[in-house]
Amino acid sequence: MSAEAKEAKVEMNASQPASPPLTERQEARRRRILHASAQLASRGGFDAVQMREVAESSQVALGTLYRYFPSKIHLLVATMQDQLEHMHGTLRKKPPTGDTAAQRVAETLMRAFRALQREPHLADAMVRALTFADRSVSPEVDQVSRQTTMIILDAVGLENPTPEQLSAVRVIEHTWHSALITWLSGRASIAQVKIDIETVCRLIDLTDPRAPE
Amino acid sequence: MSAEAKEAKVEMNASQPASPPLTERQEARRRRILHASAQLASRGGFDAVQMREVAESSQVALGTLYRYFPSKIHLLVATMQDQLEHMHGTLRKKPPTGDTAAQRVAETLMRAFRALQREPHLADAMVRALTFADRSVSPEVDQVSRQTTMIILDAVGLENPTPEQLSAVRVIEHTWHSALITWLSGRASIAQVKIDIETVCRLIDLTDPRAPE
DNA sequence: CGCTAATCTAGAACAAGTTTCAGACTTGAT
DNA sequence: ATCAAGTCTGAAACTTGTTCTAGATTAGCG
Repeated sequence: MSAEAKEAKVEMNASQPASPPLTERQEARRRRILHASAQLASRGGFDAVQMREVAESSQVALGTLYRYFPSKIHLLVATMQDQLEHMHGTLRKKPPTGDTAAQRVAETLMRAFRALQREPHLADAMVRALTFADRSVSPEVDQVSRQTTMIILDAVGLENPTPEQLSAVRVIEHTWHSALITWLSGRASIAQVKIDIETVCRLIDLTDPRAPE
Repeated sequence: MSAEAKEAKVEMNASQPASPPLTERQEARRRRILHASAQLASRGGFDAVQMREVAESSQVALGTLYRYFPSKIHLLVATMQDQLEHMHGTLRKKPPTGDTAAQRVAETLMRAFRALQREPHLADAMVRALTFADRSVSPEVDQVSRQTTMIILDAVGLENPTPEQLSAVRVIEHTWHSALITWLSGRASIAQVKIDIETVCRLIDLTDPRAPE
């Protein structure tokens, strides 16, 4: 037998709760799977992400795919986590420049929206999975939600948001998700989404003592 | 170019677009199907609405079920239309009593929310179908959206809403749907939903000249 | 009434998500 | 190096949404 790698464990993922640490090969498998998922999703959206195809594309047995992601929804939500992380990094590099919190949040969300427009099929797959997820995916969906909240709070630019402000952020998130859905299903135009985002963002100013109406 | 267009028998049903009129038996079948759908949904939510079971419960062949409703999503969205109509009627009877538009809208939505809490599984099935619907269901989903808009506008109490007000209503609707989803998937409490609704409803007052803060 | 087209029925067949299983391979510890 | 436990593979099976088919029923019409 060749000196087949003794796989050292790689442990350092701050975001996921302590799941059994993965070996390098496992980390690589996981990554291949997520990559295949995103690729298939980019082609044809939710329906194009077929578990057998994902397994084949990522060179993994179907059973293994299901060991890593217990359902198609789990897989797509994980894909979204992955993409979101990437986007958060991108957004951080160029903070929004608006004068009011509302402007900055709207600017940030519109930037994210434009990114999604470049891969509408991928957006479709991820967002549909997110809103279709049932209780069994709650932890993962919650993680996505927290990540989104952080992106918005970054744009607001506050260290210690008040409960009122957090409510406003929650509502902005609701609007963001739902507006995306109406756009993805062809019931609202890009312009309409923009208006909705700008409208809801006014809420954040209502709670900002520094920039009263 | 004869001026006599062939508009002999325009079906004047305001809600449904001109579909071929149904015979009594067909109307009865359609009703049985919707009833079975709602009943199964009430038991076990989205997953419990299985097309074979719906067909059997409503004494109709599977193929016929699919002739009436071309997919499970269509069926559930139609079920929602049905329930919404009922709810709109109920709400009309006792108009909300709040002083501001925001209070009235929040009151109305909370009343609807309490109705949904009585049949959480049914709510699950309908809302999941609604947000999962793809383009092929757009007309039906749009109809649900219009109906919801009318309910909210009723609560606002305006004849001729401004575009700004319509935007606020759209955002309220977004929040309503998304908040329902987070509640249904166990990620938000009833109290949290209430707060979110009340928060977003403040938007409607921003646009109401009569009741400035 | 009798005809034709549309509709309905029972049931098989197909598609994709999910589960299961036996056997091969890895890993971690001794 | 060796063994037990855990993991991965390939393939088949199962579930439920959806489609298809052949024959029976019904509706509308002359």
